Formats: sequence, C-alpha cells, structure tokens
Amino acid sequence: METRELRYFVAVAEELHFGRAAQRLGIAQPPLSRAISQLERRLGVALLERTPRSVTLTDAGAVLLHEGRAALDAVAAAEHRARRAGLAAAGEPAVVLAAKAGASSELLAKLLHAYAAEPDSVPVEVVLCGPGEQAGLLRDGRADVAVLHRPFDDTSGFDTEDLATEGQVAVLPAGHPLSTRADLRLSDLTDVPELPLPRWPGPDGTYADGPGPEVQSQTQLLQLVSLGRTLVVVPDSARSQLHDGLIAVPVVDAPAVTTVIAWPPHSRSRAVAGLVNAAVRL
Amino acid sequence: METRELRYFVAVAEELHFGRAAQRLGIAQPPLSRAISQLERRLGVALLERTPRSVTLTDAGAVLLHEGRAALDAVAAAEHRARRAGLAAAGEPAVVLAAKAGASSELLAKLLHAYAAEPDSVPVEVVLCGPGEQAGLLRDGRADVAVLHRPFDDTSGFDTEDLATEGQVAVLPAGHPLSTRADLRLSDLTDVPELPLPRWPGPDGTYADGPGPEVQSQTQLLQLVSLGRTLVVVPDSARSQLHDGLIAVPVVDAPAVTTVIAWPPHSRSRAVAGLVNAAVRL
DNA sequence: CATGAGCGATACCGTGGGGGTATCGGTGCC
DNA sequence: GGCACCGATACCCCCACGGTATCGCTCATG
Repeated sequence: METRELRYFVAVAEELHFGRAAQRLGIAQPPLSRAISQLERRLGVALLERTPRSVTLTDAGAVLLHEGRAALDAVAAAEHRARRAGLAAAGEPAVVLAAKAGASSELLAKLLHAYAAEPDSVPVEVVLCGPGEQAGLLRDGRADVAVLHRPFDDTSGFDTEDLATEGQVAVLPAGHPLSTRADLRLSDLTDVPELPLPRWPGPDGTYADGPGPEVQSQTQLLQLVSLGRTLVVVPDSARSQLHDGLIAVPVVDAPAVTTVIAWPPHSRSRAVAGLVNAAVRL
Repeated sequence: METRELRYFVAVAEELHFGRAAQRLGIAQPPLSRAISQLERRLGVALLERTPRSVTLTDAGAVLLHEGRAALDAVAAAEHRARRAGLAAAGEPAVVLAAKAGASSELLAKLLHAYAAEPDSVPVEVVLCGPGEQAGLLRDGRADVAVLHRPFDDTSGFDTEDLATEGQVAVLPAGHPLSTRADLRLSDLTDVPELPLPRWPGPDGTYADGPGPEVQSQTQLLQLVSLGRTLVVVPDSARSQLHDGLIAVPVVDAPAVTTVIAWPPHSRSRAVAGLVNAAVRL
C-alpha cells in the first residue's frame, strides 16, 4: 500500500464525500473514486458504503482510518526527523521540543538551562503550540520531545517521566464575590451565570454552542476574565503570569495536574535522552 | 514520501550495497540508484556516503532507517488490520493473539477459555511464534495482541498488563551431577564444559560461533538436553512440558520472568480490550 | 409524476515517471 | 597495467495516474 492511497482514503473517510475530498487533495473526483475502489479491490474488503446520497465507513474502513492516520504520521515523522538530522550538520537545531504556550514556563526555562549546561548538549528549538497540539507534533515528527500535562493531554503511545504535580486555581476578575474566598470547589464554578465558561475552537475551527465567549488564545482569555466576562481554571504555576485585576483562588477538588516530559518510545536520539535526563534531575 | 521510496531506502541501508538491495527488491540496480538520489534531493539531505568500494549511512540515513522501519510497520499494520476487519464479517477470526511457542501454555489456555466465556467474545486466532517474534507481529499488524515475557521481550511502545511472575529453572539431563542439587546459581551453569549453552539462529538465519549445538526449536533443544549435549534455563511454568529424562532445578539468582499481555497503545478493538480484561481477571 | 440537482462511477485520452538495458567512470587488487 | 567491482548515467518504453466528458442513480421539489 502506498502512502498516496492512504492519504486519499483518509481524506475521503474524513470528508465522507468524494468531491470535497478530491478538492482537498487537489485532484479531480474521478481519479479519486478509482484509487479508492482499486484499494478496496487490492485489500479484498469494502471500506466505504456508497449510496448516491451519502458515503459511510464500513468496520474495515473505520479500522483503516485509525491505523492509516497513525501510519501517515509515522511516515511524516520519518521524513521530518531525517531532514532534521541532515540539517543538524549545517548548524541547525538538531532537536525540537514542543510545549503548550503559557504553561509550565518556569519549569521549561529551568529545563532548557540545565540541559544547555551539560557537556554534550546541542541547540534546542522550542515550539510553543496550542493546547493539545503537542502530541500531534510528536507523532508526525515535527517535534522530538514534548512537555505535556495530564490529565489534559493524552500520553498514550509515548514514554514519559513525571516532572511535577500541582493543584489548580480559578482565575477570577478582581472584585468578583468569589474572588475573596480562601478556596473554592468545582461546584462553585459551574452555573455562575455572570461568568460562563469560555469556548475554545474544536479541531475543525468551529465553536460549540453555549453562553460563554469564544476565545482563541490565552492572552485573549485572560483579558476577558479581567473584563468580567468569563472565568477559567488553570494549573497553579500559571499564577506567575497573571497581571493586575486577576485573582487566583485554589480549587480544592479540581484534578491535580502532572507535568510530564514525553518522547516516542523508539527514540534513539542522544539529545532527547539528555533532555529527559536533565528534566528528571530538576 | 511514498512507501515505495522508504522500502527502497531501507533495503539499501540494510544491505549497504545497491546491487544486492536491488536484487532483494526484485528490480534492477539503476532505477534503485535513481530512486535513492531522488529521495535525497527531495529531502535535501545526504542519506548515504558512497565510495566505489563501499556504502555507509550518514547520521540522517541512520535516523531514516530507524524511523522508516517503524513507518513501514505502521503501514503494513494498517493494511493487515483493515483486511482482517473486513474478513471478520465473513466469519473469519477478527483478532489475532501472538504467543511464544511453548511458553505460558497453561496461562494461555486459561485466558482463551475465560475470554471465550464472555458474552460478546469473538473467535481468536492464536499464532505461536519463535522467541522474540511477537513484538514484530504486533508492530506490523499480523497480530492484535500478544503475550510477552519480560525481560526477554522488548515491550517498549506497547501498552501492557502484568499477568504473572515466576522464577527460572535449569533443565538438565537426568543423571548429571548438577541435577541432584536442590538449587543452583547462574555461576554454576556458565562454564560447564560438557553442557555448553545452545546457539539460536540470529535474525539473518545464521549462527554465532561457539561450542554449543545449533538449535531451531524448543523440542529439538529439549531432546539435546536429554541427550546430555546442552542445558537450558527456562521459566518455572515450562516444567509442565518436561518429559522423562529431564530434571528441573531452580536457579535462585536468575532474573524473574514476568508474563505480560501487550497491545498497541492506539488499539480501539473491543476484542483486544476483552482479552486484556479476561487476562487481568485470571 | 416529471424534472432537475447532486454525487459517485465509467469511458477515454494524454503524459510523466518508474523500470529496463547498455554503458560509463572511478577505485582497489592481483 | 589490466581487470573486477560497483554505483551513476544515457536512453528507451510503457503503464499508471490524472484530466475531461458523461452516465446512472436517487431524492427533493413543484
């Protein structure tokens, strides 16, 4: 099976529409139809159920969608990491670390400092990405190692080391009645009509319905909090980035957040090993 | 990057010889040379160092070999599992379990029996393979779940659950001086000139040099033990398969062997989940 | 019930790239 | 110095992939 066939199938399986999938792939619809039916013939199984009005996945199609995404990620990872290893000779950074923007920033700084002090360290490129994107970067090879946060991020499929565990705090506008409390419970925060929870865009870029404001970035969110439009619950370490007008109150029954360093289990990079070593020593 | 290119590169990187690699791939040498240099041009990095007398891997080439093998396994896994999911509708077994031939046979029997008794169980195909082959079957999708033995098998990259831990015993021919001992240490077993350790074929099918007999199978090995030509150290549970003429003596300082059930971390198969569930309940 | 819109499949054609053979060019060995 | 070995190059062929045009089926609509 060629990656081209896999890319085509994944596109159709995601769109459930040959025309749109073809458009996304930048080809015409007929060759796409042919490629899929040829793939089905070669596999000897039906992947899609076609009616003139709709396309649905068969069981085999659902399996191929899952496994195919993982396979395409693995191919992309091979390409990314090989290219990076080649450019490393030209002085480019040889290792990429992915971290959530605005999270664990102190820990991250200490980690990079500690690693840079090691004798055989190499330049590290840090990619700050949106929440939940680190795992994707790690899977398709755009990154070699990542800082994740359980239970928010899915660590399955990676090797990990725990670095720190912390509680969570609610960030509230100064002056709000709740902001004077010594601590809070999650039940205090749901159904606060004047501070509805914010809504983040989904993977497809659209927003779910709800009363809360639509947000795209941490900065924007904190500004909305200080304007008294919403509230947010964040790990304790994020306190250091709060400016005036924002009050942090511990939420005693919020799940503990564990910061972990994660890397692909088959990684043999000495730089990744060095970073992990420096991290566990912190 | 197409899987064809990856297959070609992996062949050359493993053979370090364009002619042999081409032969292995069933194509002529010139198109292979072109494909590799085209791949290097597209990646923008050198993968191989060529001299008229030898071919060696660059750093980038070594990375691509590693990551590329994983990627090819992932593609093969997608293909195998999709095909199996399709054929499951036709009454074929929907899930394949890989286990080492002759190991943990009682536990395996109990597991299969317990799972078959569950309400939503499906037929399970059991593949008995040689030592260390289970992980490969799991990686390229020929199997969905496997029974492995730490520390012999490498479990990295899989999710696992421990099932049992046991000590190891030395299997000796009846009548040998050591066979009357209540227990042994590893140091008693190295350098027993009349019972040199057996030699298994490597991944390439060849044998390392040494005094011990060359063996291919467990049966053959045990027969050689009873003939007084070699000795072997195996997990305690293998005792049940020893026939007359063979004596098992505990080796007190041999590493403990843990039987684990392993599956790909991203597996969403209900059958795999059911097998794992049945296994941990044993 | 007829018509048209939407969508995937089919028919047919052109071209680019992957594969083949023949040969070259460079290197080390007898 | 000639030869053997090995990867690269030159040249050719063919097919598989992609494009355009069109068909066939189904359902919504008046």
